[in-house]
Amino acid sequence: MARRSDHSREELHELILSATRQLVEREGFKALTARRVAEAIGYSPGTLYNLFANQDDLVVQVNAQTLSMLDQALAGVRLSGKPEADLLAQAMAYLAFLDQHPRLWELLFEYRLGENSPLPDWFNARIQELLLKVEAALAPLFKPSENRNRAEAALVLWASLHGIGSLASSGKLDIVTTCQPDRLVRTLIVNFVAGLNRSS
Amino acid sequence: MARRSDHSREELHELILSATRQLVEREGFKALTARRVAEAIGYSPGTLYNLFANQDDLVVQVNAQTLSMLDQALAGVRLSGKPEADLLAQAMAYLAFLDQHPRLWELLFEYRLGENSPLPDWFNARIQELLLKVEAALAPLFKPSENRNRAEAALVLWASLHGIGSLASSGKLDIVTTCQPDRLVRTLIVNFVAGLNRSS
DNA sequence: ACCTGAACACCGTTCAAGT
DNA sequence: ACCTGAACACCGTTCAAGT
Repeated sequence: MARRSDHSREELHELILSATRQLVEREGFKALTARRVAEAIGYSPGTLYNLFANQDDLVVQVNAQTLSMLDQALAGVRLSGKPEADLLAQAMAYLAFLDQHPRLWELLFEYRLGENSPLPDWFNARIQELLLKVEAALAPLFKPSENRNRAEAALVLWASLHGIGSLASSGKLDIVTTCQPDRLVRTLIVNFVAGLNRSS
Repeated sequence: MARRSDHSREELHELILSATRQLVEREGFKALTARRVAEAIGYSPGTLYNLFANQDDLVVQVNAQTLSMLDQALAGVRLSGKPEADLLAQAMAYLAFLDQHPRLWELLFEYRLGENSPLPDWFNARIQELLLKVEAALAPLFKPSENRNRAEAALVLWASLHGIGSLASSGKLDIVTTCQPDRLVRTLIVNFVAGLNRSS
């Protein structure tokens, strides 16, 4: 009916993103709905489609912000040069983030995009940046010529950490209530690093 | 309108389960819909609700069958008593299963049940059975008194394997196309087992 | 007793029509 | 130019009414 222009295009963009983030943080991504986001900001559902291609696009853009938050959490870990200690510190920062923002973590890693919404390239690039931080912690264990192996080790740790987080957050690991994720992560890192040490 | 009784209650139950499985295997769980399952078997949507509490219940029962298939795949691995070789064989069986039934694996581990559909106890018990197989392969590395540590190590491996599978299947690991899941799993197991060896 | 199919309360997304 | 809101084509789930 109207041009309201209560907000500039940029303001509206940010308004939608933050309403989406709040909705997900409060109720999980199953409650995420274009209509509910529109209601939260006082616009009609159609308005979202002026600024975002579709719901997947909206999710990806929220996830980009979450990725930045996770990156900052890891950037807060100062490396000592002792791989085991540094990797443990990074892993604990990761788990702390998961604990503080479980719903955003789920939106980032468990929300399935549709077939027609492949992850944009910059998204993979951002994950690569995170992996570089893990590689930096691993560096003392590898000769410079072994950067291939170092990258592989970082990927293994990243994926394993992801698996522990994923099973814990989906409740599919509650069988063993005695095992805190922290303990599992410690067991993983201590033994994996020891294995790497042996071969060098 | 009618009692058709084209099928007994048991037949209908199985009919619905297998139609669901086929739909998921062909199109992934995003295409799973009560109406499409009903259409596939030639009944009305309401009929599903005579046999299943809701869609989550249907999914859980399909997942139970998938869990059995996965269990059989792992049961096919004969243990030699050499932990590294046995764990590698189990992991490869797991990855082969994932490769053969990627959509069923996703339904099992990535489909999110609603808040009101907690995993039934027997489901967790079934996962425990799978973990026991991993523990059996790990057994030579632990004293009998260390069964706690053995269980923890099995859980870590299980979760890590899950993480690699999860990132691979969601396309969030395609960054490193050169790294096959097999390679990552091998790196994980070789180093983790070496680490366990060192401490014993 | 069993199954239907219409109904209810929702979805994502589009787009002609308003200001 | 911008936003609306009705419309389209779907959902899961229920339940009175039929056979």
